[in-house]
Amino acid sequence: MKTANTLTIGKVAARAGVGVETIRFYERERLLPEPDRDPTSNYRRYSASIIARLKFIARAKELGFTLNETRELLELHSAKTINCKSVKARADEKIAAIQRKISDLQQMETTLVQLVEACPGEIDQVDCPILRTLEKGFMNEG
Amino acid sequence: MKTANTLTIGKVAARAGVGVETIRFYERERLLPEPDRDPTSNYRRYSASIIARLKFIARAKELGFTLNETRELLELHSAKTINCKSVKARADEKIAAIQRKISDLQQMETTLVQLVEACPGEIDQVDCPILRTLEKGFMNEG
DNA sequence: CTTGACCCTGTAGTGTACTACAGGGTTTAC
DNA sequence: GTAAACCCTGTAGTACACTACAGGGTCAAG
Repeated sequence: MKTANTLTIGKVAARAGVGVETIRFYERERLLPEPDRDPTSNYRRYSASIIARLKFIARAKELGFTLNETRELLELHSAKTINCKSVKARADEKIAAIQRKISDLQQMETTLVQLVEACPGEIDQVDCPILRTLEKGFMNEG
Repeated sequence: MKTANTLTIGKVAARAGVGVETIRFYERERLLPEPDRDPTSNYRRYSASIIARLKFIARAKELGFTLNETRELLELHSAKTINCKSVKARADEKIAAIQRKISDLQQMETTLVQLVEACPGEIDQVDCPILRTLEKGFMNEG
């Protein structure tokens, strides 16, 4: 039964680039709200806005956020019960976490770039500077 | 039996801030080389350099590298068989991957910062700009 | 010389994030 | 009107990265 302006779970999955099972899994894990259902078939009915939410989840995942963390990010969206102040506080925490990740990655990148720049990249160079550096305490030793 | 300048697995674990089981797991997974053994007790004997390696693994993990990827990073170190050119190529790949991660995180950070800046942060502000923005297609719709 | 802390191997269990059925009902295309 | 393609619930299996035993041996202190 076709209903105006709604998508079945299969269409949503195709458009968001995820599996149907993944959507149901996210619903169980409360990353997605329980959708309306078609009264006769009991099929889930979605509006297009769910696509953006799914894409956001995928992106957060790529960036190393866990599903629990991603749920928190999404709660900034769906939790009408919390007030603006706590929304802001949560967002600030997430920003700080993102900045820490960026800074750690930049440190790692710098070290690797320095190594690559020092490396002639010639075949059969036994005494590769990259390897030599790595030999005595990889990176900045924590 | 105490041997000069070597550490037992327990000492290594304590100093690196990981579990003993984790070290044995990393060894099985070839992230750590098989250490020397005490000939009578068969206990593993480590030199201090293993600590830096373990800390590097921990850092790579935090930054979202899988163990497989981390092993590749470490192979830049231990694989004497590969030549300088391929070492450089691997390092370049990892740098590109790190840069992609950084750029994605920066995009996400920018979006969150904009939202937080628009938010008055007042309790009982029902019409929170963060929530409003999130309501119509979270983030850049990627 | 024994007791407790440590080490060994090997296997099994945990948490995360899916992914794949089984066994059914519904919709759509022909 | 029937067969393929889709949907439903519920449960089980997978991959990753540990973590926790079981059942034993080793070492250091009193």
